[in-house]
Parts: sequence; C-alpha cells; structure tokens
Amino acid sequence: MKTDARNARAAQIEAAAYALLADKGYAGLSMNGVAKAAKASMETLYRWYGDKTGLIRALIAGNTASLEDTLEVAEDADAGDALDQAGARLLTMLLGPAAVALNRAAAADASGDLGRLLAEGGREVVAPRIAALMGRAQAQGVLGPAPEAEQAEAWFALLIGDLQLRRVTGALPQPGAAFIEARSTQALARLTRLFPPARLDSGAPMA
Amino acid sequence: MKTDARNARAAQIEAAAYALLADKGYAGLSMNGVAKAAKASMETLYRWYGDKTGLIRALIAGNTASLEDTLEVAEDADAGDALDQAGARLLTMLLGPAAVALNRAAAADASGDLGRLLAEGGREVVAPRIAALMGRAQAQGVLGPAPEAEQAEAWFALLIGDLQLRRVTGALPQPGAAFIEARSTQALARLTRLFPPARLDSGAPMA
DNA sequence: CGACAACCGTAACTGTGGTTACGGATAAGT
DNA sequence: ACTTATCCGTAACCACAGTTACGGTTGTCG
Repeated sequence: MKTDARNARAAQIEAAAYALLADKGYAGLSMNGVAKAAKASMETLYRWYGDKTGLIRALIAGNTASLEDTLEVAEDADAGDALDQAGARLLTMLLGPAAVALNRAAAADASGDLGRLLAEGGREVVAPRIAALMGRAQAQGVLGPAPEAEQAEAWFALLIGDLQLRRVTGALPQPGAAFIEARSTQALARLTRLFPPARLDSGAPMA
Repeated sequence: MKTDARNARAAQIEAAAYALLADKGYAGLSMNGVAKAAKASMETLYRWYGDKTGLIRALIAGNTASLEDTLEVAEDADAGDALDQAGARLLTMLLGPAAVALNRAAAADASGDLGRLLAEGGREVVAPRIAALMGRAQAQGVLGPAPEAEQAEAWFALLIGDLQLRRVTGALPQPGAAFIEARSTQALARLTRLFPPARLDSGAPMA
C-alpha cells in the first residue's frame, strides 16, 4: 500500500476510533467496534498499532498536531487580540469532543501513561507558546512586567478553570461559541487587572 | 441487623470500594473485588446497592457529606484567613485520592449520570458557601464590592485551575501540603488584586 | 503473467466482570 | 426454642472485549 494511501486509511481508522470514543466512552471503545466502523480488519489494527493503548497513543499524537495548528497565531497582531483569539481557539479545542474523549481515555487508564502522554502533547506544548505571547504582551505594554510563566499560568487558570474537568465527567455540555468568546475575553480582562501595565494609555478606555 | 451495625458494615464496604477504586481505577473496580476485600457477599452488595453504579452513587453521597464538613469554617474568623484555610482544605480534598477516584469513575460513565451527580454533590454545594465567604470578605473590607458569585468563580478558577483534571488523568502526582498552602495563598492574593478593596489599610503591606 | 505481501472478514480462544443462584451459618424477634 | 430474615462464601451463567489465527481477495512489483 502506498504511503499516502496508508496515511489516508490510518486517518479513517483513527476518525472512526474518535467517533466511538466520543459517544461510547473509553470503555465502549472496542477494537472490534473500530474494525467494523472503519471497515478494517483486526489484523491491520494490531499490525499498525500493536494494541489498544497504541491506538489511543496514535490519537493523542494526532491531537497534539492539531493543537499546534490551533496555536498558530499571526505574529504581528496586537498581543491583546492575539491572546483573546488564542484563548477562544484553545477553549474550543479543549472543550471539544476530541480532547474530552482523550482525557476520558487517560482517566480510565490506571497506569497513568496515557495521562502523562496527553500532558506532554498538550499542556507542555501550549505553555511555552503562551509564555511567548505574554512576553509580546509585556513588550507592547498590554501587561505589566512579571515572569512570563507566572502570567501564562494565571491566564490559563482563569481561562479554563474547571470547565474541562466538568466536560470530561459529563457534568457540562459542550458550550457554544458565544460563551467561549466571552470567557476568553473575561480571562484576558482579569489577567490585565492582575498584571496592569505601568502606563495605562494602551489599556482599555473608560466607558 | 441493627441500624448502626449495618451502617458500620456499609462504611466498611464503601471504604473497601474506595481503596480499590483509588489504586486500580474504575475499570479495576469489580464487584467481586469489593466483596472479597470487604468480606461481604455478592448478595449483600446487590441487595444494598442494586448494581455497580449504585455503589458508586453511595460513594458520591459519602463524599458530599465529608465535603460539607471540610467547608465548616469558624464563623467569626477573619474573612481572609477563612478563605485561605478553606482554599487549602478544599484543594486537599479535591486533589486527594477519594475525589480523584470518583471523578475517574464519572469520566468512565458514558451516560454522564455520575458526572452530574458528582457536580450536584460537589460544585453546587461548594459554590454558595464560597459566595457567602465572599460576602463576609466584602463586609470586612478584604475584597472590593462585586457580585459574590463572580468573585467565587474567579477564586475557584485561580485556586484549582487544571490541577484536578491533571490529577484525574494521572499526569500529576498528589501534591504535598506545602504546595497546597502556597497555592491557596496565591489564589487569595490574586483575588484581592482582582477585586481590591476601596481602602487599602487592611490590605497587604508593601514589602 | 506469476509471486508475494498486505488487507479484509470472520471466527475462535481466553480471561474477566456484572449478575444471579444456592446451601450453610448467624442473629433477631416471638 | 423455633421461625424467619439476613448474611457469608462460592460458584455458575452470560456477555463481551482483547488478542490471535486463517482462508480468501486485492494490489504491487519483477
């Protein structure tokens, strides 16, 4: 099988796995189910992925890739706008069905391997990008001076809070775009109140 | 069986279930395992709890009760101290093995019932208590005026961030007391910067 | 065209877990 | 003391999922 054909086939298989994972949970994701849904054979699944956790690992890797795309923000944009937009996109992704399904899978894995993998491909990819954004925000006078990692962590906490956990446990339905944008804007507003720039002329004007 | 004897027996059974849930995950929690660990019979388990999710439901109920105990703070204490202490206790509980195990169980339940139950017995119990604390903090000049629910939500987000999710997915080991106290103190400090009191004489002195 | 590797479909093997069933022991109530 | 309900211990039933195996088919390459 040619390389690109195989990649396309793998994408189909992983898409089917995502779909099953999303609406049946990790326990409801069976190799048999994936094979049937993707019209693939068990032999192929095991040859390509090794075992079930290998399949999940592949899903996590794909998720990491799309996460990096999500964080591609215009380099020259205003730092405030960039943060606002990045927050909304990040939230959309983290609260979306794929990320939720993967976190459920990691929660079900008692060994913790999947969780660590997910953190490596998620949080640890995001953190430096956010810190870089904070650096730009400081340089543009949007934020006051402070360790960038500290600002990044505060922003992230304000942005996501326990939303993702509630999504993962099923206590919260997937929020709409309006909610997400409002939340991102609120997080940024709070962050600027936490780390106000020394001179306020580039801040928000008074109403 | 006398009522209190039965309660004691039920407590033993639920403790055994917790222990199994904590170190084997939800998938590793089997009714057979619970029966053996608690030296109870299957018949008793099914007579008392109906089925496996019923057992989990009982665990959640017990967790709610102990959560309410956790939030019992001295009524007359300084609001700042009270918040600091409540934050540390809350974090200790939310990141502890019991809460983590229950959240994992909820994540594994595709129906979402357990998740909603857990939220009802957790978040929705905590929120009004915290809001009341915020009201006291405003009255004592520790915090500036603002809707209490808004302050409560911001504080909670700053306090917990994604710590609990990372615990649930296994990406984060259980933190020590020092970390938790520092985190609670930091959350409170940030909250007071977000909602500064009008007069600063009760605020933190400058270094 | 022929050989070969990869893939599909299906089924079998194996272990496990939720649930039910049953005989023997124990405590409660009359 | 007798009856009855409850509980323990164990095992059996059933379904399902992870994994392996195998014959038939398709696409690739010499």
